Amino acid sequence: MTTESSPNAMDGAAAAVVQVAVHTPLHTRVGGLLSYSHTAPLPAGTLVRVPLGARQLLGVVWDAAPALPLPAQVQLRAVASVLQPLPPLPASWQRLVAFTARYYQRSVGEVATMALPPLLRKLSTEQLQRRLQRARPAPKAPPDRHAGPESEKIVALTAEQQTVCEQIESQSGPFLVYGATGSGKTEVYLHVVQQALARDPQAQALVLVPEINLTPQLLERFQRRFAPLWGAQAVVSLHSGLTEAQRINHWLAAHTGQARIVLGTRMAVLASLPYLAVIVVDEEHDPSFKQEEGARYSARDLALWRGRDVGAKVILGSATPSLESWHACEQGRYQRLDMPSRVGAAQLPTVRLLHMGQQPKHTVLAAPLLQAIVTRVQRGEQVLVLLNRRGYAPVLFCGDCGWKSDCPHCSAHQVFHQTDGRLRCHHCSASQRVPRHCPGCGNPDLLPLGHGTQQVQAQLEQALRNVLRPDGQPACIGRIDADTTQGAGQLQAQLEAMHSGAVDVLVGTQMVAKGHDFRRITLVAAVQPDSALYSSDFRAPERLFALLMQAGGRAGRDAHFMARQDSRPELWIQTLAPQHSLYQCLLQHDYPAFARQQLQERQQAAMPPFVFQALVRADAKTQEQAQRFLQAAADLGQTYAQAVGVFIYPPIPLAVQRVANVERAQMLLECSHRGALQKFLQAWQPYLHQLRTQHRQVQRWLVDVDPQTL
DNA sequence: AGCACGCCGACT
DNA sequence: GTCGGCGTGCTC
Repeated sequence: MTTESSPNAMDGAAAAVVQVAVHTPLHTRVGGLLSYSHTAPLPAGTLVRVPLGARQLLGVVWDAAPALPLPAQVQLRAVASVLQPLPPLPASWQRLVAFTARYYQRSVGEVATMALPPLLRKLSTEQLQRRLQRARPAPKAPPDRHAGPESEKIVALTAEQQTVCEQIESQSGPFLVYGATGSGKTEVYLHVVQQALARDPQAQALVLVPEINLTPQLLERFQRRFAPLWGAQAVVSLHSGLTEAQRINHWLAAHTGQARIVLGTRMAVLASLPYLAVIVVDEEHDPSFKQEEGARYSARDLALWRGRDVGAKVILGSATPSLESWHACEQGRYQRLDMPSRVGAAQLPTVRLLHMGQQPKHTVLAAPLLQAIVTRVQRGEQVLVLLNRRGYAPVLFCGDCGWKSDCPHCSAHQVFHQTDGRLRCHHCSASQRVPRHCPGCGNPDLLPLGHGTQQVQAQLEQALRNVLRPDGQPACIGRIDADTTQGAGQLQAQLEAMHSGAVDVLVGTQMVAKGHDFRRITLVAAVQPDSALYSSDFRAPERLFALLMQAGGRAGRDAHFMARQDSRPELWIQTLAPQHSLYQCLLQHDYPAFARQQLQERQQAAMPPFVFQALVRADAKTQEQAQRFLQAAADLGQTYAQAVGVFIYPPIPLAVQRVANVERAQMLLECSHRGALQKFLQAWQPYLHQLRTQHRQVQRWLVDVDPQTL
């Protein structure tokens, strides 16, 4: 290291004590800010490297305030080096990190480090210097508004878009732009961002999207629109798909103000954006905005907090908003802006409910659906078939002795994968060859029960084997699921095959329902969506409705194609419960009716968004050990919980109780006040840590604030 | 979280 | 006899 500081605090004058946040867990004795000596005071937000035990860690100077008195037995050590060339992280970023840490029960250092590009931990001061140099403003290229075919055509706003933009301009928000797929929400985002950035030459915008690899078009669109105005550096992306080098470069561009627009996934909400003026959260209902590991934050919720904190406009957008956001609009906390029309001639799909009760037993794809698929393929149109189960069959079964392909390590079946002739557990990595005979009784005839994407693909291949496309080629059935997209770029390649028209029918899990515009799709079919109606997770219907709306939106995106084909987009749903209110609302494309009915149910049952929840989970060798820990935790907190109005439910096993030989239990906490729940969790946390020392059998435990799935 | 120290099993 | 398994404990 190249710095000026002395190797230890004893020689030389340690002129100042600085408080540093490093990546240590909250529950340890070093969970808080750590004190170090340095030759001079360092401003808050300065990045430093500090020794901790035997290693050296990246840290952020957290507070210039005088240090707290150290416990007598610890020896103050010196800051090892200062990442000098880097401007300190802004105070607003520190507030965001501090809030996130507090709200989600993690250490400040953990959240801070998580928000920084990983490469920052490894780079030397010189390497950093070089990268910063490169990130400096390229000599200002004269803005070229007519940069040829590359530049995004600036289309005039529709009257509806105009109105929405004016509202956003003149009001303070936060806003919920409620508009169907194809209603032109993106144009509103572009317009609002452009206005804000044109008004203030420093201003920055943050655009959050669920998964960037599913929406490369959006990034391209922002780049085409803004690169001619503010240079190619103006738009950067931040997501886990970037290389470490790209990630630090993009992060530095945002931190130094070079980047005017950051487009990214949930991690981007924690980026350093010193001049943040607008935040857009597209598809705000999407579950992937919730981090499900480590600090379990909701990027959407943090975006709202951050926007309020720095006075940036926050715009949420969705065709099927989360019930939390919908409710917030009804309470007047957010402002709802409706965009009911579809732009151009694009039309909403006709929804058809196919009653499977009237089909022969064990039908996978009903005859009318197959016929519809054949017709579409013969007309040169594409079909999307959705099924939320990969593999060939969810379980293999012996009719003689009742043996089932149970996973030896999990409370789940091993799924039959025909393509490689293996049984595979989707919860742990366990996999084995399909047995030739029943392991229970030797019966050679094992039956696949239920059906997955492989089976649907096989059935379609069989059913369409003599079907020709208009160009005389045989129909091609593709499949996209987690099994076919293992390698890097495989998803991209397969989507390309779909775009190019090589694939006529695409079978896939919900990963294909999002984002992509396949121009020739005129029919989308959901094979077996009913299970969400009876799930123990009260949010399952909400997610299903959003998924089906989004999937249906894949059909008929291209008005010219539709007009030429004289075809109508359709969404088919195979169901045993066609009368279910969810489907009835879907039939009318009536999200407001669905939301009204769901919110009514939630209110009656006192569920979110009318109450706030937190979940405590524990893992142990046995279910009893895990539950005993949770029960003891409940007992410890009971008095205070009652005092502040927090209700603690009894511990229960998770839906998938055992994974990789670990038993999992959870306990739900509920409170009608967010603040009271927070207060309780904060007071309770230290006791949980202490309790863990008496429950050594508990392998790990965690708190999930505002859990998304139960 | 890392990483060291420390005390028991199968290998050059 | 060592290499290495991961239990326990400490780090400003």
